[in-house]
Amino acid sequence: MPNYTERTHLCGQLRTGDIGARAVVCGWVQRQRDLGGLVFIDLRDRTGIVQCTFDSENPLLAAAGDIRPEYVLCVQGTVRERSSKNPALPTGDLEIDVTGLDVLSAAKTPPFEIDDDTRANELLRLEYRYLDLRRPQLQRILRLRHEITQAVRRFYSDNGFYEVETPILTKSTPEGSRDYLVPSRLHKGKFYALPQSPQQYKQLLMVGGVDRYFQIARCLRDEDLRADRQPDFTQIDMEMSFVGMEDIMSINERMMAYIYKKVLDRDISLPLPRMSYKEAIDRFGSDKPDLRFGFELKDITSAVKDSTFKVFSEAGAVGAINIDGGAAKFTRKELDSLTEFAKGLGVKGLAWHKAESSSFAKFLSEEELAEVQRLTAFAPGDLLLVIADGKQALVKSCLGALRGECARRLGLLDGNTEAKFLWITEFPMFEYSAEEGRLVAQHHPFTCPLDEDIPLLDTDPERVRTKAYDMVLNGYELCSGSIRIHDSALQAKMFELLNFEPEEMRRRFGHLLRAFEYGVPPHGGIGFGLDRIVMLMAGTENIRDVVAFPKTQSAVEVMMGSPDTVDPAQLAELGIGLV
RNA sequence: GGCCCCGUAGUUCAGUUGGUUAGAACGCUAGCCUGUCACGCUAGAGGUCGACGGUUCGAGUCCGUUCGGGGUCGCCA
Repeated sequence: MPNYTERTHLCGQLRTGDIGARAVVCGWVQRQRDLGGLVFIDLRDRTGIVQCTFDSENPLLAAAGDIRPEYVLCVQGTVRERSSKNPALPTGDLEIDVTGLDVLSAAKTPPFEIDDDTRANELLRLEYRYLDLRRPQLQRILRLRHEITQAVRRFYSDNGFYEVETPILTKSTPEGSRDYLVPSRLHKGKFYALPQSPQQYKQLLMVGGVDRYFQIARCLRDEDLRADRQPDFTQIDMEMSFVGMEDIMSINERMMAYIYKKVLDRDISLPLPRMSYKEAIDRFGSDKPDLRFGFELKDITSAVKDSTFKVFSEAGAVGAINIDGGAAKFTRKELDSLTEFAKGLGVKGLAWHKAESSSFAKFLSEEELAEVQRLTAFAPGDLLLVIADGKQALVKSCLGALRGECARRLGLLDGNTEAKFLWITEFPMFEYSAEEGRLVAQHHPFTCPLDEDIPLLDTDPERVRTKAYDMVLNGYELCSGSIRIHDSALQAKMFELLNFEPEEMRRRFGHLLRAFEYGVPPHGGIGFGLDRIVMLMAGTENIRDVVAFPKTQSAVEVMMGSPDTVDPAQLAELGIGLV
């Protein structure tokens, strides 16, 4: 029998209580220190590091001298107390006095050092992801992710939900993101689509009487990437029948509190605060506000509408945020940089005001300036940032982005582990798409309108609000859900308002509409972005840190090298020719 | 598709106004070393300055194009 099958301990878990015990440990060489007549090897596995020592009279001393970093070893020996301890290590009071050494696998010198202090470029680490994964930080995150998914499964299961898998090969649907397509060999010229989400299947499960469903579901969207967006990502997806908004919000905020308690041992107080979409936009310029800091938006249009300063008076919408206490931090140079930041968001410029200097005070009357300062609760030491534009929505979104940027530059977010959860509710049903020249669903076309707004469908559809809800944490949208329409007349009206051709509608959604004709329970659900949850719980700002094998911003997986060309024979078999 | 930032030994970086043979640290190789833990000491190897083109007597440095990476807007129901 090989020694490694008789492993007795994990490297990082040895403690002084194990002193005197025989130990067989396996792992990778973190570092080898050859002092001549004495050799130390730090052996690492996923639990940590233990020092293995070869004394001067040890017959294995010469062999130990040949060991290089990242060799895979099986070390046998006796746990003993160290003569000089290392308080920086959990195993620092002990070492293994080695009596047996097997090199299970030699290793080339890695292209970068396997260490959390590594400053190696991320692209290089992605090419050798299997080496990067050996780092304690990524090991910790993979474990955290595992614990979160286990807690999610436990929670829903305990609450009567069935875990059901839905197909990966499915059908392309319009509205929504670009699909990844998969050609069919058996049906040449036809394509499957990979699911953007299990949305329609989970609604069909409700028609199928499943009542309560959840799934840790892979979702795929062929869209551009971001720091918090991968083309394939994981959603905690759930749906339930015979419930209203309150039921779904309640069970899901309890789920979130459960995993925070279970995984991080942190208490989230329930119920979570709520805010309407309109209030979030008006006060924070975002439908996913970060409530860890203030700097709320103030509308100062009325204060400057009669001003001789045309930039303000002719803009149509003028808004401000008060960065309280920010005057000193934001020097002229910083303000120029903030102006560039704002221009990047589509506005023409950024006006600012401090007690001691101002980009616009000289253009306003004393009364106008006083009114601006009153509306923004301005005090000496504060910094006002002002945006004027013809588009009210742009003024708000730009100020919303600025308040986040200022908080970041002021260091308000550094090491800030506060968890500011809230629900955003009362989303508008439609928004006008200038590009398409028609109304489009803001959420998706199955979202149920608020009962009191249904009459507005005929008169003023843009004012219709929905039974949709997003959970937001520290500026990130964690989930999005809604009560679905279960009335076929209402659903037909919705498609009509969205200007769907009846024929196209039948072709794309016919299966769902037909199912709904055979008895559909009132139902609703939600989908959480698992990757974002792990990101936030792990305290990182990059989704690539929480995915085992992530893709770069151009959607390339550099280790395997996907996407890649395929054999012409494979294409021929699929009946596909490349243009 | 737009905008911004980055690209120099294996790795992380420095490189002055465009000027001699492109440097440092870590890593690597060899030798020495009995309590290290970022071990130490000595010596050594290691470069298509992302690529292509241009300006110039001369380009890592200036200009253009392009490739790759990152951030962001559009996009992501």
